[in-house]
Amino acid sequence: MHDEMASRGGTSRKPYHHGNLREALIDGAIAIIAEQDVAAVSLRKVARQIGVTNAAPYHHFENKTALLSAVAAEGFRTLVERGTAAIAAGATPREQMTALGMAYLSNAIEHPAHYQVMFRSDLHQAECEELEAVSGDAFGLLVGCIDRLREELGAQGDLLPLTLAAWSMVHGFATLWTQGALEKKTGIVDWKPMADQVLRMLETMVYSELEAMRDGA
Amino acid sequence: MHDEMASRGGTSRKPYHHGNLREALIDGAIAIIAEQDVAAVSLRKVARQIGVTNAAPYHHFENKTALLSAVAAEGFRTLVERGTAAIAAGATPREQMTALGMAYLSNAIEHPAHYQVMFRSDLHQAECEELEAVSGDAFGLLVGCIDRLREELGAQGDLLPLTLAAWSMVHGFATLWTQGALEKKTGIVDWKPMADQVLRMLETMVYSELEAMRDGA
DNA sequence: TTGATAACTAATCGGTGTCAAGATAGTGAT
DNA sequence: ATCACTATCTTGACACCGATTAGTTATCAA
Repeated sequence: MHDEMASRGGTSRKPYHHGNLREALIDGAIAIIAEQDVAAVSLRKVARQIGVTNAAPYHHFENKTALLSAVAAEGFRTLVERGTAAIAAGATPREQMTALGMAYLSNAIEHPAHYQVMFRSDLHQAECEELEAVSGDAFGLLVGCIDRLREELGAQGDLLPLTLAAWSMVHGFATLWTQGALEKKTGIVDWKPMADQVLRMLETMVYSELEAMRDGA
Repeated sequence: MHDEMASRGGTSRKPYHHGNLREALIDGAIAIIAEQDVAAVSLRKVARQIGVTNAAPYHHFENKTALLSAVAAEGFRTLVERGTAAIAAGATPREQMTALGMAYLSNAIEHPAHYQVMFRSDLHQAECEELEAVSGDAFGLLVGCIDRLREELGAQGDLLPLTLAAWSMVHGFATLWTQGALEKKTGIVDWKPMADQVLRMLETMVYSELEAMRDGA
């Protein structure tokens, strides 16, 4: 972009312009979220760590919710990446759906605080187009999976209720786990075996529902 | 407890002691949550509305998370009430489970902000026994429902994965809806028909899983 | 070189959670 | 009835936060 050591020849001084503050703010916020919590994120703290003053972030984000919306969007972007890769690696529609579910759960549970930012709408800016677009892409992955299954089974009808049921199940498991509710209630420390079971039940649910949509009304 | 107009004979003056500040704080917080949001709750505001000063709440709650834990516990208490009533009204184990699910969703969607407080562990005090007890009671309702179904079908084995899958599905739907994600993604404004469909699929999932636990493996 | 504009600083406002020290009211023993 | 004791509430403060305003500095285009 531009030479960061342009001013005050010779010795290295902080340049007046950061050069890439917007992305630095997003990365800084993500770092704090990963190490601590969303609650630990303040615009002042992020700015301080980067080395700019309180008001600097406001030249790149309208307010705190705008920054967190960008953080959430970034989370959805990696979710879409991982989900797309998982689907690409699956041979059959069935394998693809289960792989997508596992990618969803892995992503959520490996980055629990970031995952919460993605779904805490009170942290988001109203009508953030970037966020809506990329979260829509993520939803599209699931819609695609279920539609391929429908095609495979020759079913027809409205897939929306089934899609929402599937999303609810996976999202609910991720939410309960990242909040510590499941661990506290069951004493289980390893989420993966339980997730395998849940995804297996999801499979049977989707199949029996689609089969019912093939045969009768 | 004691006469609230004891001091300064005749005209009504504010008594130095509130008399029931603890419950007033909880009610005040719940009121703000119902009308606005958890984010709108501050100890100072609640105290102000009641007519006491900033520091007064600290004689009844260790900190803000302690107050919100009490609010969350109150939410679980009414959930247990409604859930118990729903189960009592159901004739068969099947009806009971669906009624419990609908009670869960109704309670969540009618009081979305309060519902979030119940499950936002970052708002809770660590190791709040009251909260853990009453949320455990709520979980017990679901465990009981599924165990009655197991008995009806003569199945045997570990019910935990199935229980978690059921909870995940209902909780996920409630979470997605109260965050506005479903409404935004689908354009649906009335949650009830969709909830009926989801609960119907939950039924079939639970039944097919329990039947598998009766026959083989 | 010169504006114009984007990026940043300095200073400030109202609000928050939390704490320490002091004032007041109720309670129980004598 | 008096006295000490304790729970309750107030006053005043600290550090932090989101956000705004006005001013400063760098960059870039003409």
